[in-house]
Amino acid sequence: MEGLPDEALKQIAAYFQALSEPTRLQILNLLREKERNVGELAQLCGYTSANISRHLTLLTQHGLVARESRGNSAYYRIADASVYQLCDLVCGNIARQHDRAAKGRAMFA
Amino acid sequence: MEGLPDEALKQIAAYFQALSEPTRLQILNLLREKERNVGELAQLCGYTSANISRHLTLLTQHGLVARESRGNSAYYRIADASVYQLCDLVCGNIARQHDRAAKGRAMFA
DNA sequence: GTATTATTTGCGCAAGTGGTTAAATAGTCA
DNA sequence: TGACTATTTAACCACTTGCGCAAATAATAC
Repeated sequence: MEGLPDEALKQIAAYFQALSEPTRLQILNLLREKERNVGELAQLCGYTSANISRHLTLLTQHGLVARESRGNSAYYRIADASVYQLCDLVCGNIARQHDRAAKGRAMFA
Repeated sequence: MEGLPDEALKQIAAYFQALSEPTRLQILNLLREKERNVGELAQLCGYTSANISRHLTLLTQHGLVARESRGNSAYYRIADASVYQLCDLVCGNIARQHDRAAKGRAMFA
């Protein structure tokens, strides 16, 4: 990530943005178990199919999930499992920050 | 990242959102080399100090950079070097996707 | 004290985002 | 063919976001 041109930064930012939405993370989380169609995901997330469909096309554009049409349903599955690695890293960072915050509060207890 | 509650997903999303902006990535990239104050960063990024200052407070809130006041300047440095690890992972994913896209185009050449 | 410089904050604006409903599209079945 | 179901797309709305300008705040120097 050293001397990256502007265009590269934009692409990286766009990738992170795809992951910066709780609903999309929930979708990825649900797809961890197995592939699912739009209706299932919509019901599990508690949103309309239209909304979930749009999230899915965005995730597809970034290569995070893959679409397969079967019957008159569209099944989506994880296309890039390294997403979970990313999330694990972030979880670790957040946990460390919580620890620091807890230590800070402890000084006044 | 398995059975994460909604609140956790929100926090992870917020963390990704902090990284989902080209200017903020550029700031992190510039801080890789050495700590810098707001004015320097503003000049290097080509934005106003006000704008950069706001980006920096956001990055600070997420524990990505740390602030130190010296003289009448505010110096910022990287607080969590694992950001670069995250970016490297993402770069890899984007590169793979470009490869796939290139392979796809090659089929029609 | 005043003057100067650096940073932060308040405000407004243009653009983007996530959500809905309704219409358009695609596939299955009789 | 037509009826039915699933998915995608269009149109719209409320809300957020990134930016600049200007005012407020903080620290230094005179």
